[in-house]
Amino acid sequence: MKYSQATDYALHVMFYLVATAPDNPVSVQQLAEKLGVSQTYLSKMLTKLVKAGLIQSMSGANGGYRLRRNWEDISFLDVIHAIEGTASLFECGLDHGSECLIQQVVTEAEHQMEQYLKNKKIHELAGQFKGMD
Amino acid sequence: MKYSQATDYALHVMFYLVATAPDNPVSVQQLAEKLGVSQTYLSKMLTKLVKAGLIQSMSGANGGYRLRRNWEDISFLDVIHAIEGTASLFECGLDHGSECLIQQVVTEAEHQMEQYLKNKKIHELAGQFKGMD
DNA sequence: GGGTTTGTACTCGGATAGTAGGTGTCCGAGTAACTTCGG
DNA sequence: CCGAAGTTACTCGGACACCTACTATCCGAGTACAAACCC
Repeated sequence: MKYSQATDYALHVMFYLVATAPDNPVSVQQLAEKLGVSQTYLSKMLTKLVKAGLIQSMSGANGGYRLRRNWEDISFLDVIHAIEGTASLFECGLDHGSECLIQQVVTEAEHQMEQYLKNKKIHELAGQFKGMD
Repeated sequence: MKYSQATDYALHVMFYLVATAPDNPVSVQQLAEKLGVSQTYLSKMLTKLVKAGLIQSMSGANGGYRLRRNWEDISFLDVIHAIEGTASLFECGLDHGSECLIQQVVTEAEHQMEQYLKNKKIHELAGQFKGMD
């Protein structure tokens, strides 16, 4: 059980955008260069972030990706959900008639973690992130 | 990101042992039948639980798996760690010189969840679990 | 009847295989800004 | 000088390949207990 590397990339991209360029669009090429990742793969995640409404894309020359208006509210959980999906991380596959107690406990534990990630806004920590290297 | 099905099985096995047979060894065959899972696959997880010190195996005739002495202290986290391993669920793969803030936040969130799972003992909930069907 | 052999019911561990999902690449299509060129 | 056509620099999305981990099965080996057997 591990968060995918894609989530790692996505979080760093969001940090970078918030810290250095909240208004200007940045091309995939620049982002990939900063992170040391391939452009083509990174673009997959950016597409997911767009679909989740966290950033917006500007196509054409001088285009790229830019934060949306409400970027100051974006939390860690938002980014993680955008990449990993919102499915519960545990689902009881056995068919004992009643509701599964185990399911309930693990789901509640997951909720604890999500609550923490929901309260951590990218904006709050991005200040210490300038430069990124 | 999801807990493996193996964790699901392992938790149910532990519940079953605690609820119905804290002292007597139970064979893989019986456990697999109760859960509706194949014996051979289930035995893999039982091996992990043994190595983690949660249960013990009694080989030979009338053998099987049995809880260890301190079974009343076993928590959800113990079982999950036995199956999934204890590795952190997030590791920053990028080499920006300084310590990764993102890493710290996600690790702390994970810690929140683990704390919850650590405080939930199998023993406490197993009473409501008799029958299991 | 006591000790040895055989049989049985288990666990243990390695080898193997199918499948799903994460990772990564390639390429064609679409779009917006900029440049060029004809009138 | 102005507008239309072409060029450039981007994003977008699908198709594809690779690799790892999870899921699952099979089988031979080892082990403890019980029954049978031999002297």
